[in-house]
Amino acid sequence: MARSAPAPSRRKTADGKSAPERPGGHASSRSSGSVTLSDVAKLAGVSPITVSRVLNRPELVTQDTIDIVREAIARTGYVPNLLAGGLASRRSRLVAALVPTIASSMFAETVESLTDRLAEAGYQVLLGLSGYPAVREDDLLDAILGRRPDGILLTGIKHSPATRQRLLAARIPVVEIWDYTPTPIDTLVGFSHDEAGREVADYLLAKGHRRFAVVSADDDRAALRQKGFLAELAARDITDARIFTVPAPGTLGTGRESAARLLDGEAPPEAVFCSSDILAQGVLAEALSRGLSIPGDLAVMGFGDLDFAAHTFPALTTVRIDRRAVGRLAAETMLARIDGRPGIETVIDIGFQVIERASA
Amino acid sequence: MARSAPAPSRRKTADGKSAPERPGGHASSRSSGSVTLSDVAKLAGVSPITVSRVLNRPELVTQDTIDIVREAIARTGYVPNLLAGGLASRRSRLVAALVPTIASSMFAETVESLTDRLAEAGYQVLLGLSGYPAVREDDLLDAILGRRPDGILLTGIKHSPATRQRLLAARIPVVEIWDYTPTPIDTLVGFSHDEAGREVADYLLAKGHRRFAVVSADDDRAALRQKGFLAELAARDITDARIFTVPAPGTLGTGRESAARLLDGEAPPEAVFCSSDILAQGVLAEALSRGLSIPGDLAVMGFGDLDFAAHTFPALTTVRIDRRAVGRLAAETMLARIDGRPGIETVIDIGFQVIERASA
DNA sequence: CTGAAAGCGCTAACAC
DNA sequence: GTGTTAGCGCTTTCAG
Repeated sequence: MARSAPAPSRRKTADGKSAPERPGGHASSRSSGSVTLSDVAKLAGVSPITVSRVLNRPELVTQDTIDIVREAIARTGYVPNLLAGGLASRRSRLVAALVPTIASSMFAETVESLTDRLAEAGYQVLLGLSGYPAVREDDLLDAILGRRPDGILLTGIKHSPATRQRLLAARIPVVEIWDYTPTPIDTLVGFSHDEAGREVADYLLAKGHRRFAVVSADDDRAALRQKGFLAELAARDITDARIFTVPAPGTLGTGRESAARLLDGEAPPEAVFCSSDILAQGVLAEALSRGLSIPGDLAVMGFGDLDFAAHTFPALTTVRIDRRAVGRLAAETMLARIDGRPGIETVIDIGFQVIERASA
Repeated sequence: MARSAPAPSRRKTADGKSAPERPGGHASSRSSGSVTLSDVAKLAGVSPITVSRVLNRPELVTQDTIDIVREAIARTGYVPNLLAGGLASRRSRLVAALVPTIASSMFAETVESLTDRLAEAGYQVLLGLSGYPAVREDDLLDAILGRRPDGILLTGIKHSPATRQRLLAARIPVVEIWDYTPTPIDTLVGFSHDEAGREVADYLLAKGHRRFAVVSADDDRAALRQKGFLAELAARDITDARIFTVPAPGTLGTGRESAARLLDGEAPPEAVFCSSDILAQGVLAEALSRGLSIPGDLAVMGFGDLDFAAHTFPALTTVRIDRRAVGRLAAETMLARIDGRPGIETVIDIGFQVIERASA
């Protein structure tokens, strides 16, 4: 299938270019390594604490002192040791974020907007990738909690008892995202997947469809959407929807394969609900390759990635979620909670929209 | 264009569900908060250092002691404070990674595989998003260096003098990725964009094309590919390639717009070289909507996102880069350097491949 | 407005 | 094998 043209995969090995030698060797005044607060203080002729104040609470220091200290900082190239600062102050200025993956743009954009907003407020994000079966969540959590983050963001609302317990013990703000429950561990920014599934069903039913299929990735939230979808169909006495479950995260390939089996089967569906836009994309690719017209011959419903769908397959209808808004709101909520405030609202339902475009 | 169906965007405000109260209140023996090494030591009836050894160097401790200490750790729910550990040992077990964005899967997959590999080795990744104009790189770097990472990964080889200087002063391993130079700051895992551009030109020329266009995002590496591409064309006396530059990161929308202008212009090109697969996708969307056959009427060359292209537009030819391999090799190189080893090779050129699929 | 003393929680050395 | 003694570099009191 794929032929590879002139592949210049040569492996250039450089000469043993000297690596920056690790210890000593430099004309630095200190024994071990980097410049410390005391070094700066000495150079500025003040006490260490004054330097600390210039950095963290300049309003407590005279402008003159500030200038002198800033000068000394610049001359020495001092970079405050946040490990030491965090240890002493019990505030790490670190927020941990646990997501299944960033390889799909689903969470990547949320993480990115979260990171941006938190950076503005002087926080950094420690990223934890739990993987889709989320088996690593417990181990990961320990590694992360060890950094003493000031807050932690989790994807979803299903966590092991161990996770819950450790979270509570850590006594830090927790923001759960991408799902909905009236009783989060602490705070939540998300929406109801069950309801999203129901609305998709309503929408497709209103279009007059009666033969359905679901192509769904094997993850908790996708399962919820599927559940809502099927429940709503059942309420209309439709119980023969075909269901394809593929490993999470869904890919173009698995979406396409599912579609192939679907379309080869007897009584192919009029409408397919996919648990992600990537899967929907795969279904569309297969449908188009068979010359089917969309949505005339087959209605395809995606979930989540609007921009993408909008340009490549205008006929794709999708459920819109503002992924960056999730990150932004999660950041605001987190900052509020770190600040000791109740956290905007305890539960923020960001909602979703069924977006339909002019058919192709 | 986009109509929104029943949008249940209601904002559920929960009651002021009690947040985990911050200080005190618990029956814990300690004054401030979490369990410390000493707490565990007391409970186990050993000295603190023994607990430390059980955790970090169990081979120095008797099995009996290990069991007792492990038991105490479990009972107390002790989570080692890595801030304190890092401060004392001067090893943070943190590796920083600076990338422009993770919203495009370009770097997301690289970051993900890097994170996975480093996690196995007991390191965590501190993610820094520099943004595309990379204006934030300097500020970000200070925030990151303050965490005293054991190593740092940078995207690209173009860095400000300030960045270079701070990096050298930090005296930690540096791995530059996604570009090529025989003289990296310390170590490099990437490939030559200039050469990639040249090969694309060769490939398209070999196909018999003579009228070219470039749709390129406004970033350093894309510019290098463009440069290589144009240089190779010039060597064959083709100097009339049309050039469209769009803001980085490229999107489907900007790709599509560029294509529209391209195809509306006089003497539309036979072949377009896009600086990313997303842009190529946009170009293809526009071309298809005009009923053009691909690659018959228009050859489209993408860059980087193979899986994606493979399924949605079989006719798209692309330059393949194994993004996960970049992350994996960067991780290995990083670990080697942290370990004091020379770092596999100083320069690893992972190469690239021009991948052609059966035309649609 | 600035400083001195004490300690955050852990580990590097050196004893025993 | 295990313990003791000192810090790591910063910030928190509390004085002045």
